[in-house]
Amino acid sequence: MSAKSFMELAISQAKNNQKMTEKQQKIVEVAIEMFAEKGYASTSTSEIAKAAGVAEGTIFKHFGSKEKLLYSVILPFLVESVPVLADEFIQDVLTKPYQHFESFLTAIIKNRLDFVKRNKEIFKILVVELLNRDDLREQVISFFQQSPNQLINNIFDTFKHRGELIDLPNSTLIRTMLTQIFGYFIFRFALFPTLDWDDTIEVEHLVLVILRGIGKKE
Amino acid sequence: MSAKSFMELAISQAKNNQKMTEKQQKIVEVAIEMFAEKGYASTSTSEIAKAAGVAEGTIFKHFGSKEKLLYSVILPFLVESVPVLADEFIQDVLTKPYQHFESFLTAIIKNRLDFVKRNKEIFKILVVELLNRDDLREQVISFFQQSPNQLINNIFDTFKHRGELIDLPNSTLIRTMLTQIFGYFIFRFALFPTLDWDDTIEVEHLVLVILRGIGKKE
Amino acid sequence: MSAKSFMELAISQAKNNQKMTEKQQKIVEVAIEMFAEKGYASTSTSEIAKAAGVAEGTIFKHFGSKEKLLYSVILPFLVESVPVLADEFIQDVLTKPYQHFESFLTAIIKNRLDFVKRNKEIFKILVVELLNRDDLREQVISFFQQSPNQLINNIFDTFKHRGELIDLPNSTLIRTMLTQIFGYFIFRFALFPTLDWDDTIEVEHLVLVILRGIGKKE
Amino acid sequence: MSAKSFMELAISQAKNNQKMTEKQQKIVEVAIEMFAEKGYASTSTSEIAKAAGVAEGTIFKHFGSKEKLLYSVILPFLVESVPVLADEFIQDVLTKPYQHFESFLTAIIKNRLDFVKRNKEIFKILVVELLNRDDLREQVISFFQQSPNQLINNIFDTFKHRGELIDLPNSTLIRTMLTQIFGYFIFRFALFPTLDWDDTIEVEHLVLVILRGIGKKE
DNA sequence: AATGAATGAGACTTCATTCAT
DNA sequence: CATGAATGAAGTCTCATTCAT
Repeated sequence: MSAKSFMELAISQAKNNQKMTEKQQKIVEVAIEMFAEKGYASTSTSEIAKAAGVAEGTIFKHFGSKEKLLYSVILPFLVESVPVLADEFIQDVLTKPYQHFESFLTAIIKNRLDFVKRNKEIFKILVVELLNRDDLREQVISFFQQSPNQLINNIFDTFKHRGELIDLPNSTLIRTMLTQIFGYFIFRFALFPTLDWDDTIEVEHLVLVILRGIGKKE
Repeated sequence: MSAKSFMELAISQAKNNQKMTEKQQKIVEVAIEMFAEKGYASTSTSEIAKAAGVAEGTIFKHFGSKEKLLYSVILPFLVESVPVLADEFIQDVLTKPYQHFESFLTAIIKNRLDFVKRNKEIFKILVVELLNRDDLREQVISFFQQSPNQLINNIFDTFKHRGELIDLPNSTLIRTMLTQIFGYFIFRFALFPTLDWDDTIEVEHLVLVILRGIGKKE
Repeated sequence: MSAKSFMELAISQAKNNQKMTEKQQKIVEVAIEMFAEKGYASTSTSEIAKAAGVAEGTIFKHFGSKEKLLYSVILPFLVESVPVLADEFIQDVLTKPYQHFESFLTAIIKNRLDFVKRNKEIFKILVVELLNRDDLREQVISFFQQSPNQLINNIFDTFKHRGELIDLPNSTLIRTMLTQIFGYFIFRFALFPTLDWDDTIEVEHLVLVILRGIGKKE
Repeated sequence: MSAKSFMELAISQAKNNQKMTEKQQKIVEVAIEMFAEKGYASTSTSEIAKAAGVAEGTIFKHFGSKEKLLYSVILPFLVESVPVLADEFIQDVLTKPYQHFESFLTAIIKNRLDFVKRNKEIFKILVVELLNRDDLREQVISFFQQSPNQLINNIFDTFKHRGELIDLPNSTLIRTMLTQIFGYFIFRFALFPTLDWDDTIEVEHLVLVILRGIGKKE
């Protein structure tokens, strides 16, 4: 498992995705719920089977192993967590000169906040597994470092030219941004999902904080 | 386990702490290492026994159960993670009028950064267990909300009087602070401990970010 | 299964034999290969299905059960392993007085060597199953003791009359012969098929050895 | 398993052998019985546990895996099946000029016949596993080719010098001998152990047969 | 205090087989 | 004729825990 790259797995998953039986979908659904609640390691396949109303063998017929079931849950989320950057909106930013970095940042954060909010459980599962699996962690790091390179670099270069970002390597800028955003997400969605949070305020905070960190005062 | 409050457990642990034999200490040491690396649920007591060079039974003689061993690891960390607020330094802040909130914040962050740095592994274990155990999460929340109430409230009130903090309930202020700090710690120490981080810069960033969020512009 | 006699099964198999579709033949082919390589018990029907390029259900549609598939492999071999004695050649021996037992023996051994050589895999499967299945073993014993009785008895009586065989019960003579021949076959084909063997020499040896054992010095 | 050489495994087994609990011995005992009766692959560890009167876990505590239990059964047999050649008897043959190859052969065959007779079950298990496991087969071949080289070569050279053996490479002579002996053993002990066999006659036959094959007529 | 043999529940997984399509 | 989703019993193995020594 650890040897294969993400995308290979994600692609082979994708193929199955289309053919997913009703039962298969139910299994994934239940797995997400239970993995999120008690953790992958503490959830047994027999529990999942029971809760999904299928025979235990069915899980293995379709997913091969418990671990592959985990990846069937995690990978689509991971893949979907990035490509959105290719959105029309982002293309806008690059072409319309009056768009400020702040708007861009706000949009990104709102968008990703919404995404994670809709996938709270998987996000939590991912965080725990990132903590426990060296190989997954490394693959995710290199995945995020490589995949959107071209596009993201363009965007950051653009804003640097416009004098809205301080002059540090893009990689540094990005890491600072991600630290803030994901640190916040983890705290909010994974650790303390039951506390009340006011999205408007939270987004505003995050934006300010990041702007202050890597933005240039005009 | 979930029924007992933290402090009861912590106290009963403390008693044992003093009597810890060499083997006991080795067990705790090894447990920290392995829990941090693969997670509590995926670490077996037999592995721990082997790595610690003791018989399987020895672990249970001393700690009673695997779960109690976990708490023997977590609780001292949790307890130690707060009381430092009673430091002489903090007393200083309250009495010396020229101390700014910024210095206070910087000091706190440096101090806690140092503490977590020295206890990376336990911190990681705690985070995972917080994610997986509802009861632990709730107890920690109420533990942090109650325990230092008196002292912390005084501090925040003081700075509010001095006009350095915006006029929001202390609980809100504290949560904003903690979100930033812990979100950052988790990202840095638990998720991506192998990346390079520059402490001076990071602390500065954190301070700015928080000041901007809850500080008052003079 | 164990209750039915060989011949009943063999006959019912024979019927199917003629109707065998392409897929059925592929299944049998693959089954022979895999049973021979890893043993019947360690080969799963799903492996066979995959290797044969058919659906799992197809195997059961045609053969009913895994065990019946095994017998579909073994029985034709067993049946074919004897009747050859009804050959024209053997008829010759009985009628032509100048034929010596040595020629007869050489012919038989060459013939069976050739047969087993062409069916190495099935022979190996049969040996293993004889080792593991009491009922099969007993049925084979009685099958070989009964089936060609008439014919074989005639042959041995003939050679006894000609003074070429020592005066022991036919059953003893036959067993001595079979022990040598099959003992050799098992060693050569089942156990160490990768070693090099020189057929001419090996046959000569076997003949000498058996002649010495049950032949009469003129 | 397949990577490690025999002797390494045999030695590590030997260590355990000395410390064998009563329960461990019972497990091995029962395993031999059941493996011999139904085959390794068709015997479940739960059956063994039940028949041995132990918990299933106990088997794995002591033997690690079902396969290692198999090797705990097979290896001592394999090792013991050779070294006997270092016997006083054999030393005798080499030093006493009046000892004929025939006596030597008779002694060897009697000795090994006795050995296999006393270990019928394990012999049968070994034969089946040799048939099903490529790696075991290869290791056994090289084990028998290497281990007693020195001694055996001396013996055969001695008899060649005395003019009692035909002038072929020792390896050829040995293989011819082994084929006869083991071919016979397999037929007798593994395949048809219920038939009646007269040891005196059988040994005599085997000796004659082999003498005829590789002995020199004076 | 420490051991390690023993346990049995339960984990993940495989298997032969069935059946609706 | 052929498929492949679904099954649930059974298989191997792991685990936390106990207890006699």
